[in-house]
Amino acid sequence: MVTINDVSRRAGVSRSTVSRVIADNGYVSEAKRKLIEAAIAELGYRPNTMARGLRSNRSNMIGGVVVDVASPFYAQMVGGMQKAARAAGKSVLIASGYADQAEESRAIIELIDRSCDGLLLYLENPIREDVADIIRTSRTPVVTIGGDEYPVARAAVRIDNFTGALEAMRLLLAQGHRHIAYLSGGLMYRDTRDRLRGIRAALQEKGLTIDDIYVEHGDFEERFGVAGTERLLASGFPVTAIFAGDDDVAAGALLALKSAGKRVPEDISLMGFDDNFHARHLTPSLTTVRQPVDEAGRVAAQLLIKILAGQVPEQAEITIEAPLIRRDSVGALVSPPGRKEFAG
Amino acid sequence: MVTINDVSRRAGVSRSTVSRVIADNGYVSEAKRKLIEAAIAELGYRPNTMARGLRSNRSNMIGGVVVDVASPFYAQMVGGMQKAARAAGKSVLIASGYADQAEESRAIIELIDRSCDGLLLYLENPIREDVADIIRTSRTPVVTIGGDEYPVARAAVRIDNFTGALEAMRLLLAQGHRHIAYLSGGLMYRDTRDRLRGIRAALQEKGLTIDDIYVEHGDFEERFGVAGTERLLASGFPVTAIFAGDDDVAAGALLALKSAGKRVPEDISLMGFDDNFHARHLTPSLTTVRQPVDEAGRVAAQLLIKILAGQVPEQAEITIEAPLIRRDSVGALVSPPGRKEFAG
DNA sequence: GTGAAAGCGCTAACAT
DNA sequence: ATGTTAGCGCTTTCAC
Repeated sequence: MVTINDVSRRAGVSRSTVSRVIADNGYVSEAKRKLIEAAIAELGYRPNTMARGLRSNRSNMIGGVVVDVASPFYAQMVGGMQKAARAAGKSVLIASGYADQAEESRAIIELIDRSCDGLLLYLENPIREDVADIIRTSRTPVVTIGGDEYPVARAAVRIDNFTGALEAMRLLLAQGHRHIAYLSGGLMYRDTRDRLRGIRAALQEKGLTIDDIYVEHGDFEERFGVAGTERLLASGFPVTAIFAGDDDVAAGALLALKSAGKRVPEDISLMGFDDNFHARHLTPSLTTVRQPVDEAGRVAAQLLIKILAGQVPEQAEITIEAPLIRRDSVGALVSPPGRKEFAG
Repeated sequence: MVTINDVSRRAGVSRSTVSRVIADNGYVSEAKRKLIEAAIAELGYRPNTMARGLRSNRSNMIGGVVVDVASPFYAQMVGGMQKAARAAGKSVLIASGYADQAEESRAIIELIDRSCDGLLLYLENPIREDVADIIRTSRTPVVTIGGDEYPVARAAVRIDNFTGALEAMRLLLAQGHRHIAYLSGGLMYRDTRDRLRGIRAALQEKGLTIDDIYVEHGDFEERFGVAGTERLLASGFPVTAIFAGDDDVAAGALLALKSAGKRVPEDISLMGFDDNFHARHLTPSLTTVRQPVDEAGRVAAQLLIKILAGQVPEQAEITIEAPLIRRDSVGALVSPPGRKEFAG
């Protein structure tokens, strides 16, 4: 292994000078710099990150916690983080928190112990107090994505779930739907609560309340879409539009609707959330709300990088729009002849 | 920051003894172990990974290179790696190679420089000779996934693209299709070449050759599926079945077929490859070949972990089956009355 | 502008 | 079974 000593000998200078050239700080004469750079190239020297990190207490590594890298949603987010990090010459170390507080705590501590310079956190649970202490003690800057106001965060990036759900619900209402079912995610998620606020706001504009629609809480899984829709159809509620918790749930709902012989959107309209890859490929293509997750990851990483560089971001809270994507699964309500529209 | 010195003082022993307890090697009396563990707990001591890594030249970190973490396909693979790594108390540092040799080289070098104990490589290009040298010099064990025989690899995991494509093609042929189009990936990919071999083998069983079918090479993108299918339909080739390079290409092909007014599978059958999430949700649901990528990632990581533990895996080459998943997009060829089946 | 010296926190020979 | 010792490769005062 070639070390800084080899380079300094080869170039006929001290290690300190070589170090200055590598870190590109401090004064070095042009002549010596050339000499050193030549020696580095000839020897193929690459600094030892461990030694460097031990001494300087910096790793050039950013830590990221997401729910699960294996899921397309978070994978995109990680992709955004990586892009921004790489542009700044940093790497991203990813740990999955699996929406479990103990796992999330473990993930955070692991990243700190690996000397990550800063943390990007997408959590599903509040930060445990002992973990918050570790973050504070290590003075690791944290940027949260989509999270509640963690006391430890220096900045936060959010996707505007409220407005996204508001617009989605407005569309359903504008299309004449009044018997709407919301197959919601769990209330423990901030996203769910934000979306419910948006739904309520849209309902209020029409003089309605949340009690005027059908709401069931489940998880963000396709099978909940199937089961929830089956229960909904069995309930007797004269549903004309289903708002699914996300596109996976919508895919499940669509499956259940088809096997029940319901046409979408002629009999029942369907709204998703996320705009996954498959949203465009469902038949009919899914009207949904796009969550620009990769952008969220990128913006969060950029914020963190700024903070790491000692700058104070002019905006510590950034909200990213979640635009409504109109496709074919939502249609206008047409009263079939003889049907009593507002009965039931 | 609490160091090993603090622990040793608190427990009234030397640093070495503390170190032995942490690493769980060497002899330590039960009494002192208890004392030391108590001190560790009281002080909340967590070893400094940098110092540890510098000294021991091990990081407990596995490096993984995939084409792009942001894509669902590789995200699943990374998920598999993480699962296996975590079970062994290791972390995974991921770098994307973007199917570009320079990027792949950069990724590998970065992971080595970050002192990864071993590497999991899914590459799209041969390893550059200078990079192979770096791998050898650093003596970093490498396990490849889906790769050509890299000279540096200690073990390799592959998905059986040959048999997968063979079975897929057999199905199309068994259903009576003879005018088949293959919207292939590029020949620079090993996967593509393996699949073509499978296709040839299936054709040969029927006394046919690759020249009897329509082949176009493109990339694994939806838009290639659209454009390739449009060209195919315009070509006058009396196609009855399309075998798409992967499910994304199939999704594009389906779009193009629908806008051309073709019914699937009544007019034209469609076969995919990968079994992405959306394969089930296309209409009709896509008959395809499943690539168990998460399993590939997991198995590769397990192999590497074994090698890192000094064991020699009984099998240095593991092939994972790629089973045919029969759904609704492939149907039997029915000669329309008066149609000359084998003309054209 | 450059070099000498000290030491980051830990492990692993070696000695006892 | 435990302690002593000597660094791992690098950065960073501090002199000059």
